[in-house]
Amino acid sequence: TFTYNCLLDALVRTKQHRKAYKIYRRELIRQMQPDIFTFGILVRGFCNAGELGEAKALLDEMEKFGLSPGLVTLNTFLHGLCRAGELSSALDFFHQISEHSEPDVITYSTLIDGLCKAGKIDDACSLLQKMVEKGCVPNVVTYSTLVDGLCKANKPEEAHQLLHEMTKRGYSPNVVTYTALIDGLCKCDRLDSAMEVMEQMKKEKCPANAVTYTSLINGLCKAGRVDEAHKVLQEMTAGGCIPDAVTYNVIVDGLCRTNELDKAQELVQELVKRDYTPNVVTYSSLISGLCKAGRVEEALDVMQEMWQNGCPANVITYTIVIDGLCKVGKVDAAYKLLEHMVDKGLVPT
RNA sequence: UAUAAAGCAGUUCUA
Repeated sequence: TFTYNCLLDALVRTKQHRKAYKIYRRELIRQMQPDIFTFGILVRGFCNAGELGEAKALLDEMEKFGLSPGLVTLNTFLHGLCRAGELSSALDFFHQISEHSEPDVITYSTLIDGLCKAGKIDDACSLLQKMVEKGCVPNVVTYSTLVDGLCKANKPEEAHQLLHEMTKRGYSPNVVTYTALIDGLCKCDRLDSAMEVMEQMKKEKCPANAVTYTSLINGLCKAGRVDEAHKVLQEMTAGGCIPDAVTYNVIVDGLCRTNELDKAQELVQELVKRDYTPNVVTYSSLISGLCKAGRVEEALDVMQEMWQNGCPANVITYTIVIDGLCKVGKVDAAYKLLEHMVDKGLVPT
C-alpha cells in the first residue's frame, strides 16, 4: 500500500488523477487494503480537477473499508469546496467536521482563505476570532492568508496592522506574508510603503524570493516606473535570485504599457535566444500593446506566430484582438475571429 | 507516503 500510495501521489501531482483512480480500482483494492493515505491522495486529485462529486464518493467509500476519514482527508475536501467557489457547501461541511472532531489550524486556515477569496473578509476575520476562542492557535499560514485577504479587500492598513500583531504574539512573518503585503500595497498604489516593507524584510533577515521581487516589479511597471523596475530586477539577480517566466512577463507587459513596444519585442527575442520560451501570457501582453497602439495587423501576425510556436491563443488572447479590431472599426473581421475562436473549441466569456 | 497562504495578459478613452 505504501508503494502504491507513492505512485498514486506522483500521478495526482502530474494531473493524472484519472489514471491514479484506475490503478486504485483495478490493482490496489484487488490486492490489498487501501489506507487513509490512499484516500487522501485520491480525494486531492479529484478536488484539484474540480470533480467534487467523485471526491465525495471516495469519502463515502472509505467506510466500506472500515476507515473513517481523518482530518487530513476532510480538510482536503473542504479545500476542494472552497476552490470550486462552493462556499455555502464548504460552510456546511465545516460544521459537519466540527460535529465529529475538533477542526485543526489547517481546517480553519482553509476556510478563512475560502471566505477571503469569496470576498467575505469580515467573516474571515470573525473566524480567526472564533478559532482563537476555541483554543486553536493560528500559525503563520493563517496570518498570511488574512494579510492577503485584507490586501485584496483594499484594506492594506489593516493588513499591515495584522502583520504587526502576529509579530507581537511571537509569530514571525515569513516570505509569503511579506510578499502578500508587498503585492497588496503595490495594487493599492502604495508603492513607497511596499518598498519600505522590502527594507523591513532585509532587516529581519527574511530573504525575498522571485515572487516577492516580481510583485514589486509589477507594481513599478504598472505605475509606469519601468526604469525603477529594471533596477529592482538588477538587485534581484545580484542577490542570486533567478527571475522566472512571470518576472519577464511582467517586464514585457510594463514595456508594452509605456508604449515601448519595440523594446518589449526585443526583450522577447532575447529571451528566446536564452531558451526562455514565451508563453501565452507573454504573447498576450505583446498583442495587447500592439492593439492599444492601433497596430492590429501586427497583433494578428503575432497570433500567427504563437500558433507556429506551438503556443495556441486562449480566450483572453482572442478577446484582446477582437477588442482591438472593434476599436479600429473592423467589426466584421472581429466577428470572423470570434467564429474562428469558437471553431477551435474556445468558449467566449 | 496524503491536507491550508503570496506574483503576470483581456472587456464601459470616465472628454
